[in-house]
Amino acid sequence: MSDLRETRLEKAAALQAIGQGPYGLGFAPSHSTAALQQAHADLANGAERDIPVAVAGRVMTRRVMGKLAFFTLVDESGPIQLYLEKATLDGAHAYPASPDASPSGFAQITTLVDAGDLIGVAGSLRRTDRGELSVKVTSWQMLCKSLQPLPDKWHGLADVEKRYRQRYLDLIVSPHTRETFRRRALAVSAMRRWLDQRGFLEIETPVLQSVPGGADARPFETHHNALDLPLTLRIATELHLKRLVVGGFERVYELGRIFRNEGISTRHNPEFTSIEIYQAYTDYIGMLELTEQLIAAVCQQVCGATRISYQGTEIDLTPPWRRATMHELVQQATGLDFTTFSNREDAAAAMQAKGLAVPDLADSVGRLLVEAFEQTVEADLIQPTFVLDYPVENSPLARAHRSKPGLVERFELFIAGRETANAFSELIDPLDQRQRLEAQQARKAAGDDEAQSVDEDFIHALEVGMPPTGGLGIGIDRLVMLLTDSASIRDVIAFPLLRPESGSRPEPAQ
RNA sequence: GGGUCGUUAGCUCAGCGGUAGAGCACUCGGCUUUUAACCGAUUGGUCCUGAGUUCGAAUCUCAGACGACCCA
Repeated sequence: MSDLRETRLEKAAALQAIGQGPYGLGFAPSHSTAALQQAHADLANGAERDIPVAVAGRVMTRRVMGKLAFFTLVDESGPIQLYLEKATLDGAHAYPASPDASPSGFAQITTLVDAGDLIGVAGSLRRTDRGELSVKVTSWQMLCKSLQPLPDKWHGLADVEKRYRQRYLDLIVSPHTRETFRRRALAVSAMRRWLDQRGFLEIETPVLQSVPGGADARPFETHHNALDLPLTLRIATELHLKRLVVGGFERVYELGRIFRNEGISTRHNPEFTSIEIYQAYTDYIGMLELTEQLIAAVCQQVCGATRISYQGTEIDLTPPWRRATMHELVQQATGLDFTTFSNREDAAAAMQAKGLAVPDLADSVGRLLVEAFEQTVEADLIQPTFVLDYPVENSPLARAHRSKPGLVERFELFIAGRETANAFSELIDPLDQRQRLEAQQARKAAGDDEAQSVDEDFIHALEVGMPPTGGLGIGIDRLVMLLTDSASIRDVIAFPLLRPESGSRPEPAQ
């Protein structure tokens, strides 16, 4: 409604007329609202405490009754009530004297301040008869006049689309949303602190790459004008972090944004955040122990416990976590022992006999094992479970298993039915690595557009020599979903990708 | 990619073939202990878009846009 905006613009002009503009330059609060609530918890109902306080924030609700009014002011720490008394405000000269200032200070604050405005107030403290700690205001200052209405004060912002498109409104009216992003920040900083304390260095690697690598995924394509060079956005940080290990950094990580040109769902956003961690002279079991300790420590810091509730289910992240091989889990779920299949046809027939789908792209026993796992096991791994020892076909960057032919030293961590982490003993044999990537390239040529490419410089780095190394990747968004009890990845990404609203969409390029 | 559901006032929603509705917000009046304040009055609409059926469409049909959820 533009009437409302017009009205507020008129109030902005009125503010100008009485000697202060609608946009303040700054304000020095003496306390956060939460600090006041805490420090004066002992103040009795109906009592006053004559100490000077100043607070700033957004006016969320207004209740005006004749010569007395109550506003609720909210700053980042929370709410406090403003106690606005005509007798007090009209005696206190809230504004520079103005010859034609007909409205009183009380009339000004009650007519020129709307819900949604940012104001600063000064005064003393009073707990009302009903027990609400309040700032008894003696002067006030407009800091920002809001021209838009707030969402419904009782129902809030229920339209999920609007919550994502106008996250600022969601944050203003939804304490739960604020808490989610506060916890996300806490989780990320706790994770960095944990690693930094153990001698890991965070080193940033390129987002723009000419050979995308390190994962099975389709990249976003872009172009560098000056070099006239086609580039892709990174789909993983793996290959560059390994180059750093070759260079002598024995403990490195990078926590940052990854881009994959894939569909959108409650578990996928095209840009998401991962952390990859590499440690020289250890293997995937070393990384498994690191994963348990790291995630449990982060959970403890963010949630205050390692037993948490996720979407109504209790999840216990207290180490140690269950470990099982993929073969064991598939056998438990289906009765099929994939170690007994010597060719794809036998495995496919056995799967079909159990009613499982057999996709054409799964062209080997190992790939069918992974299919069977995804179809029958994955969704039921609610408590944290390390799934160990993957087939070599699906893991071109992982080292061959030391004792199990056809497998690699790799685990994935599942929590709440979702893949949350992935780790290997890294493949450091350059000749083996070349063969594996060339096999991937062949798949790509055959039509698998998620297959990986050969990165010659990466292979060259391996020829220079990389120490035996354990590597780990954790999906930060999915971990934060768990720690904030969020059902959708969009609830933990401040500004998730959405289609532009119709009308603002550019014409498709020719 | 397939299916289901949704889109009506700034916000939250009702209306489901016969003049476009409610609560909150806004505006005006009243009110010195409220906290979803209250009482009274007023204001506010591309019923997502387009086509069709009909004497008549927010309502029925078809197509499209956007979103949510489920499945692949």
